[in-house]
Amino acid sequence: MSVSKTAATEASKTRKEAGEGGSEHALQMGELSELLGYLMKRAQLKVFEDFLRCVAPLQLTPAQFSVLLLVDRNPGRNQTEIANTLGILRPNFVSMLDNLESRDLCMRMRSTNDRRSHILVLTDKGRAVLARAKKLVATKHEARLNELLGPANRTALLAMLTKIAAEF
Amino acid sequence: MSVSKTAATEASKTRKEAGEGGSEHALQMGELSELLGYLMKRAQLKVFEDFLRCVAPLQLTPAQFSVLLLVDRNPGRNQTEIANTLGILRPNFVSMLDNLESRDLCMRMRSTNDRRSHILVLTDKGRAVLARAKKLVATKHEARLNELLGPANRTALLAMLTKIAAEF
DNA sequence: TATTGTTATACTCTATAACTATA
DNA sequence: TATAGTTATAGAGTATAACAATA
Repeated sequence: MSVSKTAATEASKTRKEAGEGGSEHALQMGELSELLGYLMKRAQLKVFEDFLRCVAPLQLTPAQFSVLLLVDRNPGRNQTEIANTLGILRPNFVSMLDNLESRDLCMRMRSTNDRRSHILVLTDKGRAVLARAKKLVATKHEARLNELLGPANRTALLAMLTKIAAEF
Repeated sequence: MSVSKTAATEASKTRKEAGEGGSEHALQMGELSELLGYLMKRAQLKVFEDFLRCVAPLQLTPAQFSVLLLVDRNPGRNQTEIANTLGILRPNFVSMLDNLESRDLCMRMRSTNDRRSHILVLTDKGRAVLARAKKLVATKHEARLNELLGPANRTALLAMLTKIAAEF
């Protein structure tokens, strides 16, 4: 297995290369800069990071925010319905709800029709927190994205992501 | 897993609601359908799923593919440099390399300059597998995305994701 | 003293099987 | 029997501290 050995015999120069970690200049990304999956993953991590920063005062993760939003918009639905819609597996949804319920943001109520089901509802505090979260997301998080991309591009991006999420 | 297709299922009274889980019609997504982070996460999962399917014959994950690509494109680099460029923490990179090395795709070589460093190189088999992977990605994975979005939209999407990943 | 690769560890996410109580 | 919520559990992915060898 002959290994093509190209130089790389440069020694370390300046310490601390702008935080990128190594010793030399930036590496070649090659086909990686055209790989949609790779770029989407990196971009998604950045977006979630910013979301967490913006909503930090309310201590809500993106997943928790999506649960509150969906429960609020869909009264009378049970755990399975909410979880499935968000792509969360039912077993994993239990501890999520335990958390939200322990913080008095959400409540499980036994359905009168089907006593196996738990109907989900937001508490008053849950609705208040959701309202504040929505405002933070709109004015800080989405606003920053809007500033970076511009409204037209942002709309186009949303449309493409929606298409991929739904049809790919 | 994610939610199954939302296809235009009209008559939704048959048991088993097309995998959507619940009993009634689809839930209201509300502001979620405008939340970029949520859509990006859902889209990213779909894209990675498809990547895994397309490259399944080679048993490569997106992360492993990115490592092979970067090592091939950047001869003479050490573990820290490759890991940092990909956003992988050095401790977590160790088992990844153990895996690739055990499959004879990649090799660690002690640097002669700095005997602390491991220079990374692909084996002949590693280069062959990478070449086959690139072909599968281009002809199956990216081709399918191209078909869904169209070349112009795909290019625009790449540009926006790159911008978010770099500047957001 | 600082850095590279490594170990150990922990915490989150995700995924599957199986239990309970209802239906 | 089938379903809703739950438990237990296992596996990835990700994060930090600390150690040995080397600089």
